[in-house]
Amino acid sequence: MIDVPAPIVRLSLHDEVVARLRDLIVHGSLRPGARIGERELCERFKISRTPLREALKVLAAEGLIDLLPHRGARVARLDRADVQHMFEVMASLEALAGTLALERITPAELAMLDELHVQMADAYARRALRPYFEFNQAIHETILAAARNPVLREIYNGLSGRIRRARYAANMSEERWAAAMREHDAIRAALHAHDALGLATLLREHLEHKCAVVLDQFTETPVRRDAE
Amino acid sequence: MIDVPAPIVRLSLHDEVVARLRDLIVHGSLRPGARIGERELCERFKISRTPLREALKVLAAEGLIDLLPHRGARVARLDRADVQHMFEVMASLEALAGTLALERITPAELAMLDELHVQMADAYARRALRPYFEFNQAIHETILAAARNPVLREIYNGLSGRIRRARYAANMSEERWAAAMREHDAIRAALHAHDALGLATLLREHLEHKCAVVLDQFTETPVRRDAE
DNA sequence: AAATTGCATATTGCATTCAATTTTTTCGGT
DNA sequence: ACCGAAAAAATTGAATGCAATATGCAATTT
Repeated sequence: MIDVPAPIVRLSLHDEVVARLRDLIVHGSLRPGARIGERELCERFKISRTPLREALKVLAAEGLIDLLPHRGARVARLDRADVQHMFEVMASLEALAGTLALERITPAELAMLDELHVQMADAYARRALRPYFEFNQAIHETILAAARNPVLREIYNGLSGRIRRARYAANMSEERWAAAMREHDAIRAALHAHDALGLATLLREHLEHKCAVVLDQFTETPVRRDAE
Repeated sequence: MIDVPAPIVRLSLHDEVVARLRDLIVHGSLRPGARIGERELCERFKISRTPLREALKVLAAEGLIDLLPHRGARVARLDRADVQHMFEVMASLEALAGTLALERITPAELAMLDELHVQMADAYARRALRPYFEFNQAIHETILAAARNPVLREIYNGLSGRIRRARYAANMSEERWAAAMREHDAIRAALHAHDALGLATLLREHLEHKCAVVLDQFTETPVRRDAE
């Protein structure tokens, strides 16, 4: 007994399918409103209909697809109202995460946040959008982890996936990008200053601005009977 | 075309099963940690395994049951930490609902809230616990509806189900009950006064107190290998 | 006597099959 | 040629069957 029992990870087929399908939807490969034919996907994944159908039920519960009785599944549409609603909730979750993190964060995590912030600033200086987004997300995830609330984490991640679908094409303007950097500076400052109220407000406003950016670039999904 | 197309309620078997199972779990008929045998439930519901299994996947995604590979399903356990985590998130969601409702509520809805409040006060005067709880819930649901945010509603309801499981046995003390009534008065006042900050704070604190009550009466689920 | 191994049983995971509903196609009428 | 009805085809919903895995029991060994 030298080490931990050995983490034999056993992948059940339907879990795998859920993950794959979720990626396809979140990344936009399956476009909003697109019909999801069971036969087609079964062939694509080389599986039978049973695990696929189980996966569809799960994704429907997550709100990523709509299940119409006897008419199959469609990728859930997103309109401007949906985006606003999701961001409204997301802003509250972020604020909560920040407030909780402030009480529970460790010095090590705080240092990690500073480090990530530096790297994000570097990415910004190089105008490297992709790395910027990744450090940005890492920062939010670190705060979320510091909140020490699995329920919050679970709900946050679920909503995060749904939102990412809308903001994938989000290309920020130069000034908005600069503003976002300033906001992140302020967030970091509030964390160090242990300013709960300020932090919550900053996170909320930060999300509101993000929402505005997304809505700005948001092109309404054309309502075709069969978008594929 | 006199009316809406006709509200054909089409009950797919697995949706029905999801609802039934969720009730069983939320109401405590299926106790935390209890093993859920596919065969047993198939016989109880008189259905085959396919729709049941689809239902189990959905409930697992909702966090009501745990799915162990090749070992079947168990009703998710609840410990004190889980309850605290759920209430932390719930408090934020309530606060958000209140804030949004303040901006969007109609006079009719406000009147409805007053009416519900009167009825709840009456139930309190009669010390009728069950009606009290029902009016209480109706009030929270009305506020939620006034928030006009389907995403919030969806997430709120999901978490609400999980929480109800823990607080079903919640029998309040006389003084706590009186305090709850005072809090509801204050909430109503803040609504009428259009006091956003106060309302959010009150709702948050109200939920925190509820959490304390639940935790007070909470008996840790005994960790038996096979509960039931 | 306790522990471990091997076998039998039961249960779960997935594939296939059957039934019900929708969509498409075709045919007849205007 | 166009519209509508009816049949055919396709697709989804549910049930059953088969293979893989876990659990329980007994026999053997130490």
